[in-house]
Amino acid sequence: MALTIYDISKKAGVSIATVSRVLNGSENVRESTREKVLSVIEKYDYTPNAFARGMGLHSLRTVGILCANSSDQFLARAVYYLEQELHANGYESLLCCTGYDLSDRQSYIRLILSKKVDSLILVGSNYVSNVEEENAYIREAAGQVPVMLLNASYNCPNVYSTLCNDYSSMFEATSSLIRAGIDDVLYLYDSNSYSGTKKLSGYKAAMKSYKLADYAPFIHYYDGPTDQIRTITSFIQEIADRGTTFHGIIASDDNLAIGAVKYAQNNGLKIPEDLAIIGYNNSMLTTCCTPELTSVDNRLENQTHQLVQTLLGVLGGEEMPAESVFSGKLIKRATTP
Amino acid sequence: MALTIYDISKKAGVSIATVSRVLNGSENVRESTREKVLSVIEKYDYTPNAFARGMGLHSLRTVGILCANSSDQFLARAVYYLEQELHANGYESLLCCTGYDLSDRQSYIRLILSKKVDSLILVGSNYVSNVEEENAYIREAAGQVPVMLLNASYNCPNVYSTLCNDYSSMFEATSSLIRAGIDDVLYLYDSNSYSGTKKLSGYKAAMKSYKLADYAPFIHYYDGPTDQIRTITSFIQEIADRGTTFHGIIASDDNLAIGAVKYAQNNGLKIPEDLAIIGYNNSMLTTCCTPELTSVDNRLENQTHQLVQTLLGVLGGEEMPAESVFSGKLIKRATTP
DNA sequence: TTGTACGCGTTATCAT
DNA sequence: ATGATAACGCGTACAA
Repeated sequence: MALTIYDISKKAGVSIATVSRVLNGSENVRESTREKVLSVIEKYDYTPNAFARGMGLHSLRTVGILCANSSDQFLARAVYYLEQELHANGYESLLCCTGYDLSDRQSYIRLILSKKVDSLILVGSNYVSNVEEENAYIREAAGQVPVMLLNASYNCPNVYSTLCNDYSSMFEATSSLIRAGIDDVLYLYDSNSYSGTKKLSGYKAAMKSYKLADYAPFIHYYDGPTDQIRTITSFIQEIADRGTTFHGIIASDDNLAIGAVKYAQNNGLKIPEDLAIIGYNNSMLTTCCTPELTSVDNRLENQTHQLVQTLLGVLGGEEMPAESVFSGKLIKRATTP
Repeated sequence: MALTIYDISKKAGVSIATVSRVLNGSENVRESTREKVLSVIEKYDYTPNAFARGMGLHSLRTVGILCANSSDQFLARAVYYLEQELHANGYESLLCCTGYDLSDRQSYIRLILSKKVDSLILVGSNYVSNVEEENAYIREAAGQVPVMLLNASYNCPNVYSTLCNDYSSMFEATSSLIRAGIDDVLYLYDSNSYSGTKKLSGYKAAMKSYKLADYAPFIHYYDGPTDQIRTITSFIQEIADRGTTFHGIIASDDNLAIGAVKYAQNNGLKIPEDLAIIGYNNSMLTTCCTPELTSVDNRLENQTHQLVQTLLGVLGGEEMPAESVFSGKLIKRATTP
């Protein structure tokens, strides 16, 4: 059986209160007794029982990180950065891969809240829906602990949003193609999430601002598996086969853009002369294909850092901004002129 | 303040013991009282306090998943599968990205053990070293909870290994190239971990078995960042520039193999005619490059499933196999003849 | 089948 | 500065 605070107090010849003070770095301990207690702790390699401690402090310094699928490139990176930031600040991470189903998510959250996490971090804009009722679970969770949103925004007490300005980024990306003389730009997307909607609006706005209001036939929603490039490629092939002509493709995601690169190669199209392509997320995939993919960097590392700082502030009782917005940046590589 | 078991017991007109029995599914409760208690629990949406429960049960049904970097393709997938399996069996996952430094790992493990996880899962063969003293921390951890190794093997009480037969896989991969008439096969690797060593042995054995004992100049260790394809490409370029000729490349990792594809393209080499390439892990990257990469599938999903089954058995007090070995499989794509 | 009483290992609030 | 002692909320012998 592991030692308790009582054992230590006896061996050190003090009361458990004193041991507890030493443990928690209280000022009110004479230096000599502190040293004595510490030496005993050291000697017996004593560690306080986490559960008992949790009972006292109402916290185990743990936060729940929720994401749909942690093997997705973007989400995986986000989870990694978050875990690092949290650990550096003394918090551990309970990882939950909730998938996309609403009821699964709800039960997951209920479970995780019952484990007394100090906060919930929802990674990915798919956690906030356009349908307001579907966001009820966020409000509910926010009633118990601060809820942090990464890459999404939701206005509600005790929820804090950190995101990239996807609207502007897409506006800029689209405009850059149009300015280069490409006005038949296909828009490919695979999510109607918060940020998915923003991106699409950015594309539309850019088209409109260049008097290309007839963009409807260019917009295509892909709802297949995003990690199967081949399926994506045939999806694009079908669009072309149905008669749509295009000399540019903007994708809401690097995976989709890789599919576009493959499509061009299959059809003997030169990149970027015959077909220019822009992806999103600036993931590692951008440098795996040939030619390398131009993509929007959404400052993930900055976002995760900011999110954790905000969280620490909130947990510390400070007043923190409900929304932190970063600007994306177009990283030019070889798939654009 | 949240309700306690006392509140529920009062409202239901029973003792806390009965509530506890209902909560934990004891048989010894009259059906009518069970229903009464359940209805009260339902009505007030009562959830037992996790900390108090942990104290009683000495467990919060949580396991620690350790990996060097959860944004790595391979590790990310492993973590994802593990989390899913564990959750399906009522366990939550504490994620720890420990990096590669030994002392960091040790302190991480100490911390996580103090949080009373039920088990530790070490993901990736880099957790077991060739230097025996460096594995002391595993033995130590195994003294407290069962330690599960994914993709590595270590013989020690209370540690259970699940892995792929990397030796055979590499032997087979190398042999397939030699049989295709390519006997100058470069071997690229980036890790001296347990499985890294096995892979290299497999390559050497295959070369030897075909009387190609002079393989030393073909073996190259890359110690740069594995997620920067360009650095990998120049690494290979240097090898070629220094005068080594080769018509095949086998890499211990898909990332390295992608670098090889890029190298071929930079030098106008035809794949697979001028240069055949085989990667390892059968990750998503294999279908992102052109031509698509031949790679070894190490049955990750089978491994993670088996690992969790073993863990459940161990926690249930059953006798379980200390080592479970799967066979890898060469997935032929377009970078090999 | 049900209830009582105690133990679990802390933190926190009082005194001293 | 230090020590008793009361929570904290649950599980579980043991008793009834």
